[in-house]
Amino acid sequence: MVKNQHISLAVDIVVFTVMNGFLKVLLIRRGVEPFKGKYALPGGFVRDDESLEEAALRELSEETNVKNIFIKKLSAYGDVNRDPRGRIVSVVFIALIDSERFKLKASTDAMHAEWVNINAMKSLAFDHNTILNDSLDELKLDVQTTNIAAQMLPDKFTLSELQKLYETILGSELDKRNFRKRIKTFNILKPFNESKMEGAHRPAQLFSFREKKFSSLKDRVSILL
Amino acid sequence: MVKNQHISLAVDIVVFTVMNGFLKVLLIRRGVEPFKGKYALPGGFVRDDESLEEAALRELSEETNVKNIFIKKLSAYGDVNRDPRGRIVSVVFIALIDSERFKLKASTDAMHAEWVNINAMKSLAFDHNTILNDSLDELKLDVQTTNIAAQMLPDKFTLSELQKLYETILGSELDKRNFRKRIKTFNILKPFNESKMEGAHRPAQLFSFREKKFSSLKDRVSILL
DNA sequence: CCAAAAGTGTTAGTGATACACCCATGT
DNA sequence: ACATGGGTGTATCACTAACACTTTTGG
Repeated sequence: MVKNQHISLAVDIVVFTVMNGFLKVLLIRRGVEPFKGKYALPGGFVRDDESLEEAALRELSEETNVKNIFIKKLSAYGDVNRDPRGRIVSVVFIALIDSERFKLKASTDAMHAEWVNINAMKSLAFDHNTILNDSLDELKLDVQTTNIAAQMLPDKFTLSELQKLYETILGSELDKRNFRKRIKTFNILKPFNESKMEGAHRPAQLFSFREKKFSSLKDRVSILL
Repeated sequence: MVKNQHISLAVDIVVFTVMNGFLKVLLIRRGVEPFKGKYALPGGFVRDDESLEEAALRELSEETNVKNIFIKKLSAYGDVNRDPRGRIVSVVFIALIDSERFKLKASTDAMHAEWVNINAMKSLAFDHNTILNDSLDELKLDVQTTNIAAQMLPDKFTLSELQKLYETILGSELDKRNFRKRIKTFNILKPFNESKMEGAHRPAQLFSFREKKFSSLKDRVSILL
């Protein structure tokens, strides 16, 4: 079956989180050439006996000890010279995580995984800037058309926390009343009688997503028709 | 760079066209095992020195002699057992073509390329039913959010032809006056003074897309916000 | 009683939908 | 003159966008 092909297959994962009101991506600082010292997306080679999803989760776990998170396949990148070491085609996954749920161990591994602010993005190794830009577009689209935001929040959260998440990802401010109205019309949240008391102000009601599983908000996306 | 990997990389192409009011896909009838006799998407192995896009266009040209068409990368499919011959990961492209621009040579090649009606779809080889369904979803989304329809029409066309194309792809009827209004507001068409005379009725004005190049209709897709 | 975030409705404007008749041509 | 598809406008409805004050708590 191998037909004299000399192409290696890898996966790369773009892990997004929101921390302290900033959208961040998980990057690895490269310790070896090529691109030594530069930041790169976590990733690695796919094994013969694992699916692409399994490879993505395994690499993430190995390189950053981030586990059990939501991933979504994005696309494949295969320009001939995207990697100076040889012909490597990479399948890219987007991953989302609640930053509270997982704290990076400071410097457990030599890989130096770090959360990097999306607005302060440097030049990355390989074609990872392209991949990151594409992923960010996809994230912004998904957050508006699916319940993907559920993956970045704890089980229970307040409407203000949800709104803040949307604002951070989209990079724009939203009207509080209109936001709540629209969320209500989609009926994707389940209210609790509990409140979150925090700080010197009125406590906020807690909600959770009815479906934590990734799903579209509407059947029909209609811009033109 | 090869790290003992035994994964082969292929491309598959889902070519859509609209003929006689039906949405069709270009399929190959398999002449060899596995899945001998079944329909499959055109595709093949990527060469070491060509990009994924180049591989897709080359395979299409070799297997179906369809050339110079629009392709768009969709995703990658990599389940471990998707191909009984071994571990093969496939990058999938969607392609669109104006059926008038290209007539399949009846049986030039042994591959038997055929246009198959999307509504009469049989069970395909490999995981090609899954791929086809995903592609169809993507096509329906794209036709509503981008100018992708330009790829399936001749340079000049009438508004009725355009509307028919949308109706065929979306599988639903559209209101003539509302359709024209909306198309106008997007300002994506360039009118000509020429008319198309055909049949015993009033001639129709001809239009073309201002941008034939693939582009989004709106910056902001907002369903939720 | 002050500060701080939670919570809540109305109005105006814009875009979507529904709908029916006249026009230009070939036969 | 008739059959065929081309071309056009209006009224209603639904959704979006803009906007400000009261409530509940902790300090």
